[in-house]
Amino acid sequence: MSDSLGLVGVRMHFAPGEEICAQDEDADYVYRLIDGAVRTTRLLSDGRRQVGEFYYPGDLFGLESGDRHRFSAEALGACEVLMVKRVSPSRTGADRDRFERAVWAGTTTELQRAQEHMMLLSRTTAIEKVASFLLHVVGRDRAETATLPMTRQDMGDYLGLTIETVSRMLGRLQADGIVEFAGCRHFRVRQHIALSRLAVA
Amino acid sequence: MSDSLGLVGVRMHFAPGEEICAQDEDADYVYRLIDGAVRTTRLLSDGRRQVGEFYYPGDLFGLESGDRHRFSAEALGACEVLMVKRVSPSRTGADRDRFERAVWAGTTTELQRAQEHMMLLSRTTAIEKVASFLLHVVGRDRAETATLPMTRQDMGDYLGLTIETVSRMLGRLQADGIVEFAGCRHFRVRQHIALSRLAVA
DNA sequence: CGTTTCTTTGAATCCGGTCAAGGTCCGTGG
DNA sequence: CCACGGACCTTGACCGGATTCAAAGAAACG
Repeated sequence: MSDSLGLVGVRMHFAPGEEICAQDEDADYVYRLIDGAVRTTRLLSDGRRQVGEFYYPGDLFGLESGDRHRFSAEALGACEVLMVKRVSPSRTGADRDRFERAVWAGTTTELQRAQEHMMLLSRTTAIEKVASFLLHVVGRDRAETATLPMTRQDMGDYLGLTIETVSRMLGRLQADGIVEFAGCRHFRVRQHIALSRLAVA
Repeated sequence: MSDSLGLVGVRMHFAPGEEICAQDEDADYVYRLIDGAVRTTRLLSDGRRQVGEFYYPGDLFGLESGDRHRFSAEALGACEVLMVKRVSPSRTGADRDRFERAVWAGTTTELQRAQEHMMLLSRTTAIEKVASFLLHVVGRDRAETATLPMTRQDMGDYLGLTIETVSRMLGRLQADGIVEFAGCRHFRVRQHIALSRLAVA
C-alpha cells in the first residue's frame, strides 16, 4: 500500500488499548497514522509513566531514532496504521528519497513538539497546562465540538499532573464558562479568548 | 576551517554572556562548540525563561530545524565556536554528505535529550532533578572535581525550579555527605551510589 | 576596597498531591 | 428492560513540597 506521502507499507488495524510497538523493542518500522488516535508512553523503573505525545491522522510516529523504540505506542481507540519498514533493500531512487524526506520532516516536527512540551512542563501552572492542552486539541479537531480520545490519566501523564488535578482544572474551566463539556470526552469552547489567555504563549 | 567531523566553517570567539544567535533570528548557521560551554534559552512573552540545553565541546547546536532559531544561544564563559553555513552552494559531494550526516546525528541527539528532559521535568521531585543534573555534569567532566559553568538561575530555568530551591537541594546533598562543594561552581561526588539512587532511571 | 551580582538561608504561604468517598458511564447478563 | 459490576471520573479535606518574600552572606569585578 502506498499513501499520500508516497510511503510504502502495510495497513494494520489495532483495537482500543492495543500496543502498536513496545518500549525498547527493535525499531524496524516507522508508523503513519491513517485513522484514529495514538499515544506514545515511556515507563520508568519505579512505575512512573510519561506520555510522550498524542498522534492524529497523517502523523508519523515511532521515529525516535536509534535502533530501539524509546517509547511504546498504543491505540487510544480503534485505529488504522500504515507500517513502513525502516530498512528496505527494494526501496531505491525516488522512493528512497520520499522516505528519507518524510522521516526527516517527522523527526524535526517531533523535536519541535518536544521543545514546546518542555516549556509547558517546566514553568507553568496546572490551569495553564490544561488550558494549553485543550487549545491544542481544538486546533486539531476543526469540528464545533472537540473530542478527547484519551483518558484523564493519559492527560495527566502528558502534562505532569495527577488525574485529580486534571479533573479539577477542567471543572474550573467549565465553572468559569470558558468551556462546556457534554460527557467527559466531548467539549466545546465558549470563550476562545479567555482560553488563549490562560494558555502559554 | 575544517573540524574533526569534516565540517567547514569559520572559527569565532565569544565573551562570557555574549549571544551567539538570537531567538527568532534566521537560522543561517549551525554551530559546533570547540571550547567552552553554551546554553540555549527561550523566552516567553511574560518573561518566563526556559533553558533548552547546555552544550560542551564537540556538541552541535542551533539546529532546531525550521528557518528560524527557536532558541537563542549564549556563551556561558569565554568560548570558541565553529560557525557552519547551513546553505552553501560550494558544498558538494563528500562534503555535502558529511554535513548532512552531522546535522542528522545532531538532530536525533537533540531529540533524545529533549525526551529525557521531558521525563525529568514532568514527574520528579526537586532533589531528583538536581541529583540527575549533577550526575550528568560529572559524566561530561571526567576530572576528579567537576565544574558548573552556569549560574543557579540557569540550572533553575533548566530544571523548572527556582534558584532558592536549587540552592537548598545542593545544600542538602552536601549536608548529607553525597557531594562536596569548593565554592559554588566546583564540586566532587563523595557517594556516587547515593547520588545515582536519587537520580531518575 | 567598594560595588554589584550571585548565592544561601529563613519564615510564611500556596498550589498541587494524597487519601478517601461518591458518582457516572457502559457493557454484560439475568 | 433492568440490575449488576467494573472502569473511569469527580469532589472534598488535609497535607507537604516548592515557591515567595525577605535579608544576610559570598564571590566577582573594576
